[in-house]
Amino acid sequence: LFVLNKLIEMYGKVGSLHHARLVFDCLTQRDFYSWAFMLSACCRNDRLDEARLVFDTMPERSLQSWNALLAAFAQAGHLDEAKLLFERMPYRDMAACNSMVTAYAKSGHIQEARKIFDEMPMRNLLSWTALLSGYMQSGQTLQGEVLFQKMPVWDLVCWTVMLSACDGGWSLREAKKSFDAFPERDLVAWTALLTAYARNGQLAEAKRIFDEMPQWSMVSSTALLAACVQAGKYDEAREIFASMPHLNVVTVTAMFAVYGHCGDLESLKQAFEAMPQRDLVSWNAVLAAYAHSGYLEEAKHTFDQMPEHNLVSHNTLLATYANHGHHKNALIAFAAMPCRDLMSWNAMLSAYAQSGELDRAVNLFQSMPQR
RNA sequence: GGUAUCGGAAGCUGAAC
Repeated sequence: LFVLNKLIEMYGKVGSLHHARLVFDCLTQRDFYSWAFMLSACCRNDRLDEARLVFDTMPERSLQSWNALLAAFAQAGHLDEAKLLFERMPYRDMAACNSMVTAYAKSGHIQEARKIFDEMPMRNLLSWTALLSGYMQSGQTLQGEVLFQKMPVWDLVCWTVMLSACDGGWSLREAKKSFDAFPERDLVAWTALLTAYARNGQLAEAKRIFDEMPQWSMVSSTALLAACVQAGKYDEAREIFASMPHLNVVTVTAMFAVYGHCGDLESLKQAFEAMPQRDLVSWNAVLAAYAHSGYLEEAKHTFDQMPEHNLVSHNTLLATYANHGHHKNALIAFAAMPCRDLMSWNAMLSAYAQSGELDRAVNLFQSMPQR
């Protein structure tokens, strides 16, 4: 049983949940560790529904079982479920609180995250970093900076958090210096540095970082590809794409922008059809690709085909009509939105402006919640 | 049963004026 449990653990760790499940189902007897490793396997592979099922079926649960499920909810941004679980926990240790900080931070509820953080009896570096990440990712970089200064110690991870949110505030030169000062630098940090240069318009530097990295992964290659895309080097992007041995959703999605900008509808369609899995971001990217190449009907068709929409989907469609001066369609899209941000309002304004409907533009402007 | 549980990296919308 010990060996079989280890097998479940191993399969879970390498990402073949299916095999873990197979072994688990074959067991005639299961002990605490069989269940624990199975739960962990589901959590690691983002199978939350399955994890929940395992958790509910387990004959006994330790604090770590609670924490594992809680962490999975937190990382996926399922705030409500995380909250519920947290409240029902028999004990809450530091790891549980850290996960809760993450859960709030990931869903943009920084105040709540801060509250948990402040009320913790003890904190470790992970608590600080979780909150820091919340500030930085939600764009409250000043607050983040303050927190960063207050931290008792810094490590590579919190440095990466700062770097990946920096757009100019943190000087890249300084960042690189401290990067070089770290004795051990992992792939995550290398990739973050690459992306930071790319965001800053320094493609050459980004490439140099890529060459300097001790090893590559699909993520780092995709980061390089994205760097080329954002610099408008579409041919180079194609080359990198062609040379990649394996692809995933993110990589293919990054290429949609290339096809869109080149007006290469054939490749776009083909790549999209061939995708084994699609998520909301990839749907949005196709939509945007059609929009950029001026295929309004295709864009609308894509929008209607999508299994779900978010703010980005709506904004993309709206901007498509706006940029082509179709203020009537734009208004329909605008009215259909469940929620709007500043970008949506601006797009609608520009739709009116482009079609010379100044009265309507002024009216709209005056009804804006915030200008 | 000695890392079973907590923090960080890649892809989608505001082109230019």
